[in-house]
Order: sequence, then C-alpha cells, then structure tokens
Amino acid sequence: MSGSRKKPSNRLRPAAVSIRDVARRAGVSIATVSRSVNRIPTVDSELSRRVWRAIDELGYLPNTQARALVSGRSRMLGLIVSEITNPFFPELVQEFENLAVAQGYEVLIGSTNYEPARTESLIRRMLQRNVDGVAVMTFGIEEELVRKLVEREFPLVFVDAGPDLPNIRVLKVNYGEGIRQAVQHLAALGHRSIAFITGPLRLRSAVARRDAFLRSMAELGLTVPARHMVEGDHTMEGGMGAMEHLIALRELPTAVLCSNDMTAIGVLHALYKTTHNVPQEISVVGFDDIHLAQFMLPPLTTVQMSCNDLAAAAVEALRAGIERDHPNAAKTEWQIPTRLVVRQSTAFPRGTLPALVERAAGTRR
Amino acid sequence: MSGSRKKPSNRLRPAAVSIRDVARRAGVSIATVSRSVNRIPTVDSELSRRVWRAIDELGYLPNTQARALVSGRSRMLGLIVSEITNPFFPELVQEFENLAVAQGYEVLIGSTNYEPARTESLIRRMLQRNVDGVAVMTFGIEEELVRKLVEREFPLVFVDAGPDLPNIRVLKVNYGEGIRQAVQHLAALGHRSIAFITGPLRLRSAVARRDAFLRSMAELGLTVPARHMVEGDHTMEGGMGAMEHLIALRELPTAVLCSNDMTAIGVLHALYKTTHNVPQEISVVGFDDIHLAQFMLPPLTTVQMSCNDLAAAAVEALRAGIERDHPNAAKTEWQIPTRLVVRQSTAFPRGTLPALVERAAGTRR
DNA sequence: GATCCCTGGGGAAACGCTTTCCAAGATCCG
DNA sequence: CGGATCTTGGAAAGCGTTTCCCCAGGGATC
Repeated sequence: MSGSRKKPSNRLRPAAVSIRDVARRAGVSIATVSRSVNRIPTVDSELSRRVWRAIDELGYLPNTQARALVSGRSRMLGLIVSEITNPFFPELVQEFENLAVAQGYEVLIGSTNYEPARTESLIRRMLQRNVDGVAVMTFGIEEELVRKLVEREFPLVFVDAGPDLPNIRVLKVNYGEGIRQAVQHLAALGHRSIAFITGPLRLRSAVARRDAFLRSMAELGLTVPARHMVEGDHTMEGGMGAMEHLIALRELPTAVLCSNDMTAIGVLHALYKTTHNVPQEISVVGFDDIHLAQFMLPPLTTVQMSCNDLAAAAVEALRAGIERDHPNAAKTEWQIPTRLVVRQSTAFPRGTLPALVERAAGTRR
Repeated sequence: MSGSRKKPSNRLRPAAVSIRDVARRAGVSIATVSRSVNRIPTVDSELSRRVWRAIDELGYLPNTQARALVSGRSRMLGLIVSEITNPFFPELVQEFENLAVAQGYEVLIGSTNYEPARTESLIRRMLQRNVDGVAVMTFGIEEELVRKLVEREFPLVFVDAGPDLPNIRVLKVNYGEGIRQAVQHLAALGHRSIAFITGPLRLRSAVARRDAFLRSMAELGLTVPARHMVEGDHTMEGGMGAMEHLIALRELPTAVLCSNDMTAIGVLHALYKTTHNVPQEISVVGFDDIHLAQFMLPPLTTVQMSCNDLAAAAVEALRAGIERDHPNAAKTEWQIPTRLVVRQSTAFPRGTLPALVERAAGTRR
C-alpha cells in the first residue's frame, strides 16, 4: 500500500507556530510543552523554563480551536442585542466582552434590529460556530427554536422573561423601582399630567416599563388618559414622532417619561424644533442612563439601568449554565436594580407657583 | 490489546445534530449528505430531496468548525475599533458584520480604548481564534507584531496608513476633500477666526484631519494662531474640556471645527453651560456624520465619512487578502471619500452685516 | 547489591465533524 | 454481453491540542 501517499497540505500561507515547533526548539516532547503551558506542577522547572523561553522566542500562541476540539467546549459566547447602534448596547457589549475575555471566552455579537427572523438566524449562526451559550438581550424569538435548545440543555440567558420553559436563566430587571422614583420625582415637583412614550410593544421589556409606569401613576392616584400613552420604537425618530403627536394634542402634558434615552433624545429634538423649552415648559425623563444622557441639552434626568450590572449578571448566568461545577449552577434568576438620576431636564411645571417664584428671583437653571 | 478501550465522551450535553444523523435519517451515506449540502450536481435528485427533508426535520446545521478543519480557513474576521462606545463605531460594526455575514464570515470585534497594549492583546486573541484576517480601524499597534504577521502573509487591513510594510492593505480616507468643504463653507459665511479641536494625536487619523484643516486654511490665506488649535481625545468630555479652554481665551473664535462628532457634542455642551448660543454666537462643525448628529440641538453641520463605504472597503480588502483568486487580490489601496453636510450649527459670525440683517428681518433659524 | 516504588517525560491515540478520494456497483448503450 | 459512464458508499485525511499509558531512571529499603 502506498504508505507515502500524502496529500499536499491545503494551507494557504506559512503556518502559525505550533506546539510541535516549540517542542523541537526546547528539545522536549509536545506533551511536556502542553503540561508547561497548562502549568501542571509535575514538570521539571528547568525543562519548563526552556519551554517558556522557546514560546517567547517563537511567539507561540496555543490554538484555541484545537483546544476546543479536545475539551468539547469552544469557549465562545453569543450575545444578541436589539440594535447595536443604540448607544446603550455598545456600553453593554463592551462590559460583557471585558468580563467574558477575563474568563477566557470570546464573544460573537449579533444585532436583531427588532426583527424576530433575524434573531433566529443569529442563533443559528452562533450554533454553527459552536458557541457554549447565548445571552439574548432582546425579545422576539420563536419559541420552537428555544424549546429545541432547552432540550439539548443548551445554556440560554434572557432579559426580563424568557419563554416559559425550565432550564432557562433570566435577568429580572426591577423596572418598578426606578420608574416609581421617576414618577414620584415628577409628582413631587407638581406634575399631574404625565405622558409616557413606550418602546416597541412586542418587546417584553417595553411592556414591562409601560406597566411599571402605569402602576406607579395608579399608586399616586394619578390617571393617564389614553392619548397620553404613545407608542415609540426606542429610536430617536420614534421619540420625535411620538412627541410631535403629543404636541398636536389640544392639551400638552407637563412632563413626558420615555421608555429609553434614545426616545427622550428624539423628544428633546421635537421640542426644540417647536421652540418648547425644556424643562421650563415641559419636563422630560429618559430610561437607561446611557453615557450620552448627561451631555444632552439640557442634561437628561433618567432612570439608570447599569449596563455593568447587566453584563456581569449575563456573563455569570451563562457561566453557571456552561461550567458544570459553577457555584451558581442552580440559580435561575438574577435581579437587576434601577434608580433615578436627576439632572436638568425636569423642573416645576409651567405656571405653577414654585416656577413663578423661581423665575421672579432670577434663578437660572 | 484492549481493542474496546473507549474513553467516555467528554461532551457536556446532548450532542447537536450531525451529518451522521442526517445520513441515517435519509438512508444515505454521509458523503451523499455532504454533496447535497454543497449542491454538487452529480447527486440524484430523489436522494437529494430525501437529504433535504431529513435536514429540515432534524434541524441540522453544518458545523463550521469542522468545515474550517478541512478547508484550513476559519471564515472568521477580526475587526478592531478604537472605542465601541463612540457611536461611529457601532454603525461601522453593523455594516461590516452585515457584509461579512453575507459572504459567510463571522466577525470577532475588539475595542482598543486607545491603548496600544490592548490592540496587541486583541490581535493575539484573534490569532488564537484562527481568524482569516484582521481589519484595524484605529492606530497604535506595535510594528514588531505586524511585521511578524506580514511575514506569514497574514491578511491585515489598516485605515489611513499602516506600518510601512509590503503586503498590507490600506483604506485611504480623503480627509482633505470634506474638510476643505467645511472650511470654505465657514469662510464663505464670513468666518476668519476658526479654531480646531483635534483628536488624540497619537492616532494617525487625528493627525491627518488636523493637517487637512491647516492646509485648507492656508489655501484661503487664513492663519491659525496656536491657541486656536486645541487637543481633544475624540470623546464628549474631551470636546467639552477643549471648548472650555477656548472660552477662557480673551478672544473667542467665531467658529470651531472638531475632529469628530463626539467632540462637537462636547463642544455644544460646553457652550450651552456658558449660555453661548449656537450658531448665533459661534458656529460648530463636526466630523463623521454619526446618526446622532442630526438630532443634536441644533442639528450638527458635519463632514460625512460614510461608514458604509468604509465597511464595504474593509470587507473587500480583507477578502482580497484571504481568497486566493479574488479579483482585487493585487489591490492595496481603497479610497474613501468625505463630504460636507450642512445643517444648523453653522451661521454668519456674530456682529457681521448678514447676521444683523437677518436678525432685523426676524428670520428664525 | 538487588528489588521495589515513585516520579517525570515521551510516544501516540483521541477528540469532532466534515470533505474528498477511491473503488465498487449500477445503468446504459452499442 | 461487454465496456464506458455515472452515482454512491466506505474510509481516510485534516487540524493541534490534551491526555493516557508506559518506560526509564533514581532513590530508598531490605
């Protein structure tokens, strides 16, 4: 038999330095190199030193794919967000990535642009790449696909609420807390007529925020006429459109609470275009506390949802599902707090006594 | 010999559907499944139909890692940006990803946060993951590492200018074009005293923008006193600080051009805080034309650098380096145009005749 | 001095799933 | 009926690591 039949390598360019090169250079076996790299203590220190010198000289980098081959784990995580161009998400992505990399994971990022079909194809793509788990930071995924993954015990993390299935980990954002603070802040200033601009209502998180708002208003005995609940889509354009809709009403609310900061930025823009002063004529509150919020004109009062908290919880929840002896392996819920950050887009309502007194005194905001 | 010695699989959970399962289900060999999936025409159409039905029923997804194993290509690309939280980059990332995925590639993203050490560790990470090529959309990389990669013919793409080495592909942004338009626009309005806030000057792109500004000013015979050249860092905070520095001067310029839009947003904020009206008292121009620019108050006049163009060029340049028979395999430079977009943050300088006339006429901007 | 035990290192298999080579069977036509 | 052509299936190749198993050598004990 032609034992020497050897197909030419299909390598496209000079190969990277492999463990074999290091072994040759250090004059040891590849087993010893592997043990040195993995800091297994039984290796003779002199040999280990030679190995490390060879590694430095050759610039050897252990090939993660080959490691994945043996370990059965790719050490890659999927992260699915609604819209990468919404500034909240890059902040989240950044933190998620930092934490994941610190644990030796790589991250595949996908943006659904609010299209459920895209979510599915993203998950498919990530499965093809053998990710060890996926965090879905949005909503609108087909339940069928999720069920299949759950059957396989594939680690999945959702925000707010996943499909009603076992073995799914969920990050529960406590919207009530921050939104109640926002409503009470406005009420304390004297606002009674407060409008709300929602996110896209097929997102569970958008519904949760709206519900938290209605609950907080009800608690204070304040009613919200239907015309003061406007649907936005978590974009600046959506916020602008919604605010224009409110402006067209005979009776403008004295304050507007928005389902996210981008919506609030759109609102500020709509008010600027129609020469309504914020906060003298109308108060605006956002949600998320993206970095940009404090740079708006005026700086935006908003409800902070820390993306550091969120990212940390997401990574931990994924690891809990992936690593068999993780301390939190059995935990299925992570709580994420929210809280109000008061800046300068909120003030006493127009025409009220405190506002008049303040104006008379020449106070400048 | 214990021929039956079989180590237990180290799989952590039920395995994904593999080509073997499909073959069994369809009653054909795995070779036939492979040929069907790859649409090799010699397969009998009846068998092919059975294979595809089995694929649908089982939800089979070809494993990309295994394919990479055979082909020697991972079909992953690296994308390194300066700062993922700067809104310009998510827009770029999004487009890059869309294009890459359309070509069957996956994308690993990294953010350097302007630290050269991070760039290096990012490239290392990406190499360990066996990416087929890396696009470096920032600057500050150690030349030594790049040289090693070039020796290996590893595909690299840089923006503006890479290290001076052969076999590197470069996207050349034509800063001169757009910045000249901006300067001439300001000059035409009557501005003579125009300040410039640079980016971090260790970034080649920041230097290139500054130089383009100085050249355009010189062309018009306008001089720029040293105190009107302030260094920023491409962040809102940097822009705010730089503008506060300018405000502290005895003599404020009548217009400010910024090295990017985030800087301009910081500038608007600083001017808002000190009750300077834009554009009546001072004109502001940005660079990049991020989506947010048109939502600023006032909407920002800025130089557009299309991230779609940039992403398309980056993906094409990478493919040219990776795929051996790519039509542009020999091309090493891609040109990226820029152009001015006039909005409402620029106007006649304060106190000039057109401005007075306009104000007298009650024109509202 | 010999045997036993323990330690550390090297050779080689295994890991996973696909692609592809080669040979064999089937079909068709002359 | 035989040869040529076409299709299919079995099996190997492909990657670079980790890890199993065995062997060699040194120290200790009798």
